[in-house]
Amino acid sequence: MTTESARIYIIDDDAEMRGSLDSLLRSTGYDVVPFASTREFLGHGLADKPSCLVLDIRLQAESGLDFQERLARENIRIPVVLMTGHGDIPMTVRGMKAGAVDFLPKPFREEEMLSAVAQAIETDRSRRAADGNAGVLRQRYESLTPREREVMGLVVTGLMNKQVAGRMNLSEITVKIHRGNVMRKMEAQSLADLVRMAEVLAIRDTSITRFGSPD
Amino acid sequence: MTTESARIYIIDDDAEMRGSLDSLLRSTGYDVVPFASTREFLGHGLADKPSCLVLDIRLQAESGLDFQERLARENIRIPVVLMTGHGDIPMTVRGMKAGAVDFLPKPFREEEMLSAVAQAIETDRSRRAADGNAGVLRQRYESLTPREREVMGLVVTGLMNKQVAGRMNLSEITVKIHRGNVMRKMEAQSLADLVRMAEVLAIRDTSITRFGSPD
DNA sequence: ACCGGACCCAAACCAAAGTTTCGATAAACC
DNA sequence: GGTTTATCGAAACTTTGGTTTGGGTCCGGT
Repeated sequence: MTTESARIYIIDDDAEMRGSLDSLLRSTGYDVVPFASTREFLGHGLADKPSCLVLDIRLQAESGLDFQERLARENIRIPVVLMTGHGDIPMTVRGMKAGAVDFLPKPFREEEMLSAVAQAIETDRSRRAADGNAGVLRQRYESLTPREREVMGLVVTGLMNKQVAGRMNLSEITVKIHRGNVMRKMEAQSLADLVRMAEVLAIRDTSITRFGSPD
Repeated sequence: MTTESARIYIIDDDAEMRGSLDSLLRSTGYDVVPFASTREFLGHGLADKPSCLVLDIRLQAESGLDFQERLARENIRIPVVLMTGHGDIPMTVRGMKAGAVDFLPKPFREEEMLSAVAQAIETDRSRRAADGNAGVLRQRYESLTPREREVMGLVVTGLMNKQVAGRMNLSEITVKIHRGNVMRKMEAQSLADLVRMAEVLAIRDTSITRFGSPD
């Protein structure tokens, strides 16, 4: 149930290794896509389902560790299972610090790989769930006009309409209108809802959270 | 500034190693307390300031890795820097997965240890800051009466006073009084404040978040 | 028996939030 | 030129939120 329709990408320049990993994971029910290089992998594009990357460290063109860090820099957040035939402790530490789910020295037992991959998939599954929620919220937030966003930032900070009005040099009635639009567009059922949405979106007025009450 | 008054605990059964680590860290400005065994360490008690633990893996009585996991189980959250003379990759993975800040194979360069320790102290410093805030909130929350807590749970969920009243079989005016007490006791300046406090305290009415509107 | 605290409620307010209806200007777009 | 959209505001409400004042019961501790 956890395994069905989950995708595993493999990057290893050893064709034999690719083949055996492919058959192992495929027989377990995963959707497997093997590559011989990081370039091929990047050219392929990622599927929109729970995935993970089984990455060999020693590659011809680019070190697997370097590639892992590059993925992080480029905000490609796929769980990585590292493997290597000639690893040492500093490499392991580096890989784990960079967020690898596991680090398997070759040769490894099949169960070790399956366990690591299962955990990686589970990690990606929950990340996707969380990101999905945030994505909907971001989309709604983007539908707000600049003024509405400004009002939202001040409202979720706890300011009253009149304080927002004073800070933005508006009449209170205008603030109420913007505020109403925010509630409607964000589909918030209550102020408590809106505050929690703002927490997820990391929205807050910087001039207020840093100080107490500047004005 | 980061180093002053930070405490480093060392557990290593090799007296020579303890001595050299002690002098290295002490000369850097840390407050160092060395131990030869995990028992000694546990008997000593932890200081209430930014701290970390430099832990050798190969000990007579108890493995450092086991001890690290025991600390986690017993909820003793101190950042751990692991070191070992005879480490392998599986041990490294296990230590890093258990949350070690770093894993240093002996012999290591002084700068490596200092860098790992500095990062561990910084980790503990921010954890203490976050925990401190949560602690204050928990204390305030405990000062609430059962009814007040109940009202708070429903209010931060987004319910209006009259809805809270209906759900608790109270008059709206009573809800308002409880709600006012909650705001005062929790020292919340606004509803938005209270919602954020509830998020930190992980408070919410279970009968509401699970279903829509049971009644 | 007395006191304090938790709990409950009503009347009478006042302040804040929210809505609708009526405008109005200015910029962007076709 | 006409349309849309964002922006701003007034008047006239209704609904919530919040406080104060003044009651009341019940229970546990002294």
